[in-house]
Amino acid sequence: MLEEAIREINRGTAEIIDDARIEKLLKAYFDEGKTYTVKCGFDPTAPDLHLGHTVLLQKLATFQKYGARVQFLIGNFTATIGDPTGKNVTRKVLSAEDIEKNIVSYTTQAFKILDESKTDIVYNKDWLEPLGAIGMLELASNLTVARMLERDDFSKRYASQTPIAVSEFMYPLLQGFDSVHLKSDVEIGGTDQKFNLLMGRQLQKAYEVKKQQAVLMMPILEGLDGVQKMSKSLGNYIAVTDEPNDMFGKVLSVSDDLMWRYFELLSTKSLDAIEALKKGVLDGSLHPKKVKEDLALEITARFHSDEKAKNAKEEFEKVHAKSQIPTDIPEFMIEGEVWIAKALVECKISPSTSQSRRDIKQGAVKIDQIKVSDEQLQLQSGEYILQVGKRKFAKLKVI
RNA sequence: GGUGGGAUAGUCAAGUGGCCAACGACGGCAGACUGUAAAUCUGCUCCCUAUGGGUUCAGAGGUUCGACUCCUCUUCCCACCA
Repeated sequence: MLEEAIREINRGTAEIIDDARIEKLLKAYFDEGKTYTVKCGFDPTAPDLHLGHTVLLQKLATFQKYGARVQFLIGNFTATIGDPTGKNVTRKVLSAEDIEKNIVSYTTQAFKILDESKTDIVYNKDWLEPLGAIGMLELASNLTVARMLERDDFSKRYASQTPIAVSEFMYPLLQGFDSVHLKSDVEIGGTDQKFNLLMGRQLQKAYEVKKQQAVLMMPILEGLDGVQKMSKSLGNYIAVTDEPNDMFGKVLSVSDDLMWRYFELLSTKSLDAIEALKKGVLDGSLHPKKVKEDLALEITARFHSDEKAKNAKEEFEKVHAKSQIPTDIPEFMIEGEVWIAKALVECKISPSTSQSRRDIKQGAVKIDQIKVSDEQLQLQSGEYILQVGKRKFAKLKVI
């Protein structure tokens, strides 16, 4: 049992610092039923979670399975500063109402994965705001610049002469102080958070929290393109709130290689089961598409329901395997006759009439399943199913 | 503060007076092939009912028949020096 727990905790991780501590915590749970805390911070800067975030959430859920209380930390204070990790673009400061709204949608989405009864939602504004300038300076005095620069990512950036803003030093300090305040036993985060996570350990020591937190880092999930990290701004994401059909389709569009990555990080199938699937695909006894379908089904079901996932699968087959028209397509209405190129723009399946014309020229546009060849075509009154490419559909009523 | 260099379409990056709506690469879209996978091949990729017109090359002016290319100022970046 302990062994299995350790294996599941380790699953997919990029790096663990102080795994002995984690083992001890697990052992104490199995032997004496002792619980412990696992912290994970979220910036409520965007209202929607995508599957990249759920990698962490699932790890938290795994911890919950093995005796952890999750400290679901909302960075409503740090959100007003913005984590400088990675890009150097200044983030826009969110209003308090926006943050409030984001928090609500965030947590409801998160509880699709987390066990609410084993989760404490905490807000770092509650202790960071009262900290004040003096407390801040005191906090900052715990670290020397030299030590700060010892850290891997800063030293690299310093060496390569990539600019480091002074404020960037503050963010990890604040995040680290969260761990001091919460006395977290474990903190988890993405690999890009390494520095910030380590700061928690360092500060806990400085503030004499008896035990330093263990740190568990998860890799950054690749987006649909399979190369860059999943993110909203890159548009390569699957949102938790995506419609079942979209969700199913998006998972299925992932490459075969990437599929295994998703299995490891997103599926709740056991590692052995995944290994068996891999073997099956390799020796040809299993079709990779079938395997991917199961993955898509599992993921879709998690955020919607078995029923809806099944429907999405059927819908998918209908549209793509049998190339029929999907059931639910957006409807539009236009008065008077319209030029086909314009109609596509009006129905939001083409960005411009120029693009429409190009698509028509290439034979990508269909009306009622029939290819359009005349780019001057005028649509008279009636009902049409317009289609651009394989996946863009619209129903148009011309009156 | 001083001195140089730079800002070009979604990104990178050519172009240094007309042949430039602007080479190329990546990305993206579409077609063929498929499993809406990958790989590959092909076409397209500012807008406009278009063998034409309009608006673009950080911003504002100027020189010129004509400027992304030359001049002036402004803004922002970067490098070296202090």
